[in-house]
Amino acid sequence: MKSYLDQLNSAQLEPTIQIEGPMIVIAGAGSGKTRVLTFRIAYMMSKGIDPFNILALTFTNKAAREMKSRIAAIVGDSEAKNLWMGTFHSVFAKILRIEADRLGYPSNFTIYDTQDSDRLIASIIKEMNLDKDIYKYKQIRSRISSYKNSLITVRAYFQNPELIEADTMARRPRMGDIYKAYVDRCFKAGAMDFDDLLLKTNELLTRFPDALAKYQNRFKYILVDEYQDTNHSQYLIVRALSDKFQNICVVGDDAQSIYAFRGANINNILNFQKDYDDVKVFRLEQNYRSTKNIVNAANSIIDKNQTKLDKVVWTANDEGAKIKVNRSLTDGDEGRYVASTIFETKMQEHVPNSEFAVLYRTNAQSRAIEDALRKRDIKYRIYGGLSFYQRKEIKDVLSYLRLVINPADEEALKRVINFPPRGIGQTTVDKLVVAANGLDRSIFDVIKNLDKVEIKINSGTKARLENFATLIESYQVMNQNADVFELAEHVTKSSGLIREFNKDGTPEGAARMENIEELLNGMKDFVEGQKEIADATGSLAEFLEDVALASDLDNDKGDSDHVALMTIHLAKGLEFPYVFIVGLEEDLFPSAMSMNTRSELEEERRLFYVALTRAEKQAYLTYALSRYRWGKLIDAEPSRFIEEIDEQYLDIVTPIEERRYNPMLDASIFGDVEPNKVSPNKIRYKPAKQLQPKKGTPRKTPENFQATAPKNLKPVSKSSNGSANLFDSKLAVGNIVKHIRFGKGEVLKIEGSGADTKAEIKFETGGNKKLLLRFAKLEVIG
DNA sequence: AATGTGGCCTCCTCA
DNA sequence: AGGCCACATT
Repeated sequence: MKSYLDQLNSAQLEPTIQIEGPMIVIAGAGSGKTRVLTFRIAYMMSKGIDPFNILALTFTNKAAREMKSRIAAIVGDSEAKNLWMGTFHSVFAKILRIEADRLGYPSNFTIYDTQDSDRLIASIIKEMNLDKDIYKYKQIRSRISSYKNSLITVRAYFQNPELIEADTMARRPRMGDIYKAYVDRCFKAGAMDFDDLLLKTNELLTRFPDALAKYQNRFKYILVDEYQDTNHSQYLIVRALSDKFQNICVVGDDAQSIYAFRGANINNILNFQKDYDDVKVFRLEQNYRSTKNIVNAANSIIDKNQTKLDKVVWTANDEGAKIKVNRSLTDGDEGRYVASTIFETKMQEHVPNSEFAVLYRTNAQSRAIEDALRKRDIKYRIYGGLSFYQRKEIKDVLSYLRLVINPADEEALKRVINFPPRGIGQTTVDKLVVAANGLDRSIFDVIKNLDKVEIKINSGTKARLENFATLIESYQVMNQNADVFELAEHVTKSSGLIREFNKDGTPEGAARMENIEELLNGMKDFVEGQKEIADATGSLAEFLEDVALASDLDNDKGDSDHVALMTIHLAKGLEFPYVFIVGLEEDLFPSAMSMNTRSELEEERRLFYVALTRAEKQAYLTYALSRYRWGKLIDAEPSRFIEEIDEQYLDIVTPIEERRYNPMLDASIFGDVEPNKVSPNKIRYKPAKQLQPKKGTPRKTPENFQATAPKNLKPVSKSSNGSANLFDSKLAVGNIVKHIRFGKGEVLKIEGSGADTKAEIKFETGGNKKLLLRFAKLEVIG
């Protein structure tokens, strides 16, 4: 029985066997906090605490699942099943369904995702005839989200002159009205957004003392993981629930607080000791994950932050290899560097793909990495980004199913009422929305009562609307007997979705069909899996809730060997032997939007700290000198974070990529110019997109390619000063230009026109070089 | 009301 | 570069 506790060091053991009272565990990266949490719960149960009385809030559902199975391995399956374990959102969604009627909600309420919220806000702005350039729906949504996370309800908003003043100053005086309309429409649709799940829980606990007492008594012991990332709303829930018994254990690392953008408040962890009496403080400072080099390098970064708790992470592990820093010319080269390094490491070390992760700041960066990995035939998986459940075709199927559970769901209805097209156009939908708003009813209600409603719709449309309602109702009937898979399969066929996606035979349509198939397979798994869980019903409602609250990570079955590609945010809590952190450039990482204040920059730095501490054996930092952003190649500078690392931990790699001759990017050279001493014969050429090989000639040198003019090529202007208009940028004699490889140069002469324009440019590094401008990435800098 | 096309905006991070 | 929306056409 005691054996599992022997696996802990003394610093880990102390918090593990401390059960009563408020306590905080400040756990450095890789210090074994998951182990402490799981063992602590197992220990509590071995001491006779009923698992029904334990609530453990984790950051992802995957983490909850893993912890649960580890606990089950110690205490047995049947006991572990009774634990309440999950994310804030999923745990409180369950409670809200039980208590929904107190708040005036149906227990089958829909959960709106960000996309649903965006669409609703956009349509409200349109209905209110507001300027969409001032009232940008994404900004509005994030305002509303931060109100909700600070527990500022619509009523509180209108009672707060400062908020109204702030929004008025931001040229958005109608902000409050939009907020009200949004909340009303969600309520009427029987829908809660992500923030509502927390806000409404707070409402439940404050408005209904008996509900508060019920859950306080139920959750006598509360554990919160990743406490540094809780927002105010979550903080209040934890406080309220733990108020009676004060058995609250929070675990976190202030150095890994990276969710300020969604309201996370680092002060929650910094001030924990002030919130409760006699708080016991534990520190886990020994890192078991990474080499000395990585741990020390990470420490040297986080040292630059002012706001932090006192803590020194150290490790007894080996010195390890230095962190490799690589410079590339472009994001494409960066990808190729990553791919070839993975390839070579696999060859030399005989390690599987799953030991590698590529981490980036923004999802858009995955493209270049993906392309390079695919060319090398290295299996990879992208986590996050446009997640599976957000894809159009998947959301279409799910929208039909959402209507089955909750026909009032406005966003689901608007999505599929005319998709596939069934003759119900925008005008009709607009009329329905107006009528529904006027009557304070749902749109579905209005459709069901067209005769009793004042609405101008012709008889043909009327019939089509009624058919749609009947279709949904037929699904509702079927749902009473069929399982999720059977129903969904029927829906995709009878709604015409499958026909719609199959009809044009395009690759996109085929890809959508594949996704739908994958969704159906997932449903089959769900139905099978649910049979084994005692209190699960396998119902459609349950499936939809899982889907709404599942992160991309949660869906990883870990059954294939692939390189992981994800944002750093998503990588929190994970570890990999080999980690690439790519795109270490100013304005990208740190993000251009997060450099205005010290606290924003410190959060970026924490993010970098999180990224680096994911690595066990080897970390790679890469940056590119120029990168495609918004379709344009722009210059980049190395991130300040690279300089912030103590040099003794770094190994600056010679950038061989830079010498590679790449016709995709370079100008074609003619005449006797030698590109950077590299003999073209030794270089493999690939035809660029816009280059067609001449008939009958081998693909060898740039001269052998005949160009077809790019589609977007603008005609050369015939101005007297000899300026040329190419690739949207004006080039004139006398200009100082910058070339990606040859550096700065002065334009001496321009001749020819259109696709045949040639320019003579004198570069600083060499003599005169004649360039065929069509393929040159030139930037005018003076 | 469906279909086709050009312009515009965006790509910060997540449950 | 790609997705979405507004506008034009049938």
